[in-house]
Amino acid sequence: MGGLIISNNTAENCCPDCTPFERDDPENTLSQPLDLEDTELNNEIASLCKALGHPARVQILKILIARQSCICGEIVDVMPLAQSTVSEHLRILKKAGLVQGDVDGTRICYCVEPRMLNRLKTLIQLL
Amino acid sequence: MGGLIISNNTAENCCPDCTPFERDDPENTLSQPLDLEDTELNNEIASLCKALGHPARVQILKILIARQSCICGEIVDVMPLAQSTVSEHLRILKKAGLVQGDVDGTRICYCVEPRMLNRLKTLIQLL
DNA sequence: GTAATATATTGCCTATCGTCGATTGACGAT
DNA sequence: ATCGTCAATCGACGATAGGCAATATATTAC
Repeated sequence: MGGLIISNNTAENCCPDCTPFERDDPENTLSQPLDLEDTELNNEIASLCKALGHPARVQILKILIARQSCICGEIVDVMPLAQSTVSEHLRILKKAGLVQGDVDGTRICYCVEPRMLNRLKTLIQLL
Repeated sequence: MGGLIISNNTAENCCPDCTPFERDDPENTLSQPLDLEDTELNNEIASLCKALGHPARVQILKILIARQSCICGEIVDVMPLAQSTVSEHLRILKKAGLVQGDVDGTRICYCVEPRMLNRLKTLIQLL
């Protein structure tokens, strides 16, 4: 671990920009009604992040990114999880729009959905 | 948006780079043992994403980013959630390292932890 | 001291997640 | 038609998440 200082500061010096807050200050941006558009964005971010909120799904996504595309069975082979579990993770990634699956005879070819991945990158970057 | 074709394709044309896969090909990168370092990275990504996997927490984080710092009560006031629920979401954000809370008398001043936020941005960007 | 205020914690409930084995359904090969 | 193979779905389970009201804790004010 590096020299990361965790906390133990009092509020006065935790963040220099910390401006004292007046609860009924009309200028207080917090008391403005919530922006609906913003709420939708938050839902979108949360939905994408939730899909990546499990190490197995991060790994699956990375595999698909590295290989451009991948037959489901290949993923199952390399993951320490049952086939049904991998299938469920793939379903979740697909539901989030991060992954696409195309039938190829008896197999299913999974690919990353680059637009959604870029969308995620953009949304996180804008935080 | 550009002319990206979404799906409904068969595997042959879903992704041009899709190379046929030989299960016992020794060159197959998938059959390499998993990189431990990679596993840790995946866990880190998943942990951070999981923390942002709920709209309320995304919103709280945005509030903290916008205000630089924020007394807990201000967040409670603006969120349509009970105080105890907000407190729990703050605990989760703190556990993920995205947020820091400093005591200020009877109040708690919450701030974003910019380093962890940047870490998240970097990790997502590198996907 | 007591009262008031701001947060955290607890207890409880319901809903969702993660995992698996077993089953089903679809397809190709024989 | 039947047999493998591949992947999705089902059913079950324990574990975790999300919500709230009520309570506990800590600090300030009096």
